[in-house]
Amino acid sequence: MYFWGSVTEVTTKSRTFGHFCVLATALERLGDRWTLLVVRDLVAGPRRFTDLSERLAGITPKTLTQRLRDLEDHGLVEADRVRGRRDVWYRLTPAGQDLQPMLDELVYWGMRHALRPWEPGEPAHPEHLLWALRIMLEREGIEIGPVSWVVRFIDDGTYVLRNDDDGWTVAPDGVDNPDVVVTTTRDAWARFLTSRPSERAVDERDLHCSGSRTAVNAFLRAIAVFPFGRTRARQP
Amino acid sequence: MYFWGSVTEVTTKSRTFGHFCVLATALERLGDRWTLLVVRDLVAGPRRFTDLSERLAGITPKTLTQRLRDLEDHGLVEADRVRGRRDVWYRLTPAGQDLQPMLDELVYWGMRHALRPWEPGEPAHPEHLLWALRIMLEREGIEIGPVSWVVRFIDDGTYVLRNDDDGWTVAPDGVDNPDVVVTTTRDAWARFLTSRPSERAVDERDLHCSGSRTAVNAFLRAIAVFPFGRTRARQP
DNA sequence: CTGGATCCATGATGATACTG
DNA sequence: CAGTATCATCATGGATCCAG
Repeated sequence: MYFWGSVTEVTTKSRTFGHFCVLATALERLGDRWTLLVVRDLVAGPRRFTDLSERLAGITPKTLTQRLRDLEDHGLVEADRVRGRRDVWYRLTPAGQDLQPMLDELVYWGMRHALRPWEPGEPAHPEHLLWALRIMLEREGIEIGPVSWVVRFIDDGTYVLRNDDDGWTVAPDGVDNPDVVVTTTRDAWARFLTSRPSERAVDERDLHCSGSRTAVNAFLRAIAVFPFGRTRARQP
Repeated sequence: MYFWGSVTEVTTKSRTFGHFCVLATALERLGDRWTLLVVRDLVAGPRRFTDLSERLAGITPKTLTQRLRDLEDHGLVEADRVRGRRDVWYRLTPAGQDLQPMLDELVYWGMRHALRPWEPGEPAHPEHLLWALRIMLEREGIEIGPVSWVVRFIDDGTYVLRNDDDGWTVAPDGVDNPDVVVTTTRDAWARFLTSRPSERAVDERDLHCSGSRTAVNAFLRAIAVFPFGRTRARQP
């Protein structure tokens, strides 16, 4: 007798496609609702259960637990449980990190074919928007020499978007003498990025850019790669 | 019966994540069960409903209809309906075709982290296996000059795997003077590819390779990139 | 407070049969 | 060939509760 999964055997019983096809098998492990979004939020680094809960707005704790257990069972996620410490840190294994190229492709596809306008009140996490922005800068071949832009969120952390020999990268905080500093809120940043590039002002409600005029203009020209969000027409 | 919406309105109501994140939006359109497998089977070219039913073994007609309608609504699939002709041909739009790089990455990930042994009786469609093989040849940088290998399935069609200036490609049939011709069945081909490379014989049950000894050896060396399928251990 | 577990409701999917 | 119709089941969401 062989028990796979925890005591709650029912919850770990995932449905299979029954095809001998590696794509089908991959989707059996990744295709459940929320699963790839959990990976998305672990790509940037280890997170606690509540960190994930906040980024995965709308997920129920039950479902988050299930997804983390499934990912652990399949060797994509490891949990760091330290005796005597309350919090559990979840992190991707190397197999989990290997999903990043696929997720990058999916983000790139989405930016071209699944972008929609931001709706006020809709959770817009800086990490998610900066990921998309980085992909577009990378894929559209924007090369403007060594540059670093800091985006400081009043209601969240600080991130730096940098272009250097490694291409475009997003990291938390920590850079000296950035070329541009944007101070804003999550919502204002979302509104800013999803407005028409020609209408993006460097000083609007809850958003301010500082830096030399040249640097700020270079910033605005570059982020024009973030396309104006249109809704796809649906056929009735 | 029609009230203020068509009957299909219910089926197109997809659940959303409610995040302003392009990855979440992309998954709202692609993340339903079977959806990406439908795309998989349309990437190689237009297919009829029953063609898809056969490749998507286990899908119910109702679900296949739903998925095709959803994909049509989102502009990834177009249906070719000709008056007076019974059959409907489904094909990817450009937006649908743009999914191929992402699917290639997912196949590559799966070959490294989600491969499992073939189980006798499990449907193994040539197109799916040849896709995976092509990806591995490509990603592992196998370069052996202009070469073409034909794989002829007694219980299916004939495919040619070719390496030339465009890299590795898979196409149906149609090549003169192939370097190797493999004649086999779906099941034998699956068994062959998932056995240890060192144990692959050029003349086993339901599988025969013809061609010069040199060419056949080059073939065998190259397809060693298809790794022996192991099962991932699961933590009890 | 974090990190879950439990109960119930419901919508999505599956099985099977049937039809224009 | 290309789907519908009907019924059953399972995964997920919402709300609530609980232990360290």
